[in-house]
Amino acid sequence: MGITKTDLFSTDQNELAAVAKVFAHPARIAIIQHLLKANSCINGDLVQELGLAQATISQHLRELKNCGIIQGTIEGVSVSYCINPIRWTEIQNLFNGLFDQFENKENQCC
Amino acid sequence: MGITKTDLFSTDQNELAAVAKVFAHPARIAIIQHLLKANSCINGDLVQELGLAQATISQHLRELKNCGIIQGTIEGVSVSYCINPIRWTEIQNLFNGLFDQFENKENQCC
DNA sequence: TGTTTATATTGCAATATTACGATTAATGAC
DNA sequence: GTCATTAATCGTAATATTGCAATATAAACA
Repeated sequence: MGITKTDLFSTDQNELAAVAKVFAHPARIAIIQHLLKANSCINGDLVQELGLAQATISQHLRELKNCGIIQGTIEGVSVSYCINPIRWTEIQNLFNGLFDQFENKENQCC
Repeated sequence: MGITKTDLFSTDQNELAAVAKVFAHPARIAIIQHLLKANSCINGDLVQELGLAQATISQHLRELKNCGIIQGTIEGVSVSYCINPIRWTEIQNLFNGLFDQFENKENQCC
């Protein structure tokens, strides 16, 4: 079908999956990594850097923005994007909340 | 097009994106969380627990297994799945490697 | 051997994602 | 005002994902 049965799952499960989906494309990882290095950048920088079309970069930026990972401010004729620190920490905690649930209970399973 | 231009990106970027994709579905999050609680389970347990068809659960389990997050051992007529501790830590480090790159350089951007 | 039980695989329909050309909108320079 | 620059949006084609019924496979046991 191609449609996810979100109603079967908890809000937390859907939220974590939605955030993971944003990370689930190398272009978006590359954009994030570029922002981590450069602090901020504009669409045109990323077109140069990644080698994807302007429309495609714009689309990826929108998804990152929708999720709240990045924010953009209009600066003259261009838009300056950067990482949203509050949301970044929030997402980090979301993943760590999952990762930390695992304790190595040796040989309890396969 | 629907096809990701993986050749434009580094191995690390593609690897992280691929792992994130596995987390990018609530059913797979739910399976992981169930395994964190129960230590191990079989396909049939998850069909009961999640309310998805057996074939669908099997498909999600395969993706989790392909990524290495879980492993399955044949136990009589059924297959017992559990989390792969080594891969788990590896993936945790993969994400933390990204998250830790961010330091709050206040007011340097938007 | 045949039957039961549990899971994997196949095939398919519905929907989502990715990518980009073309167009639109909005700002700054003149 | 016009023109250039930058980014967002629209439309569309190609591919991927999700979900399940049907079928295949494989182990345990009578």
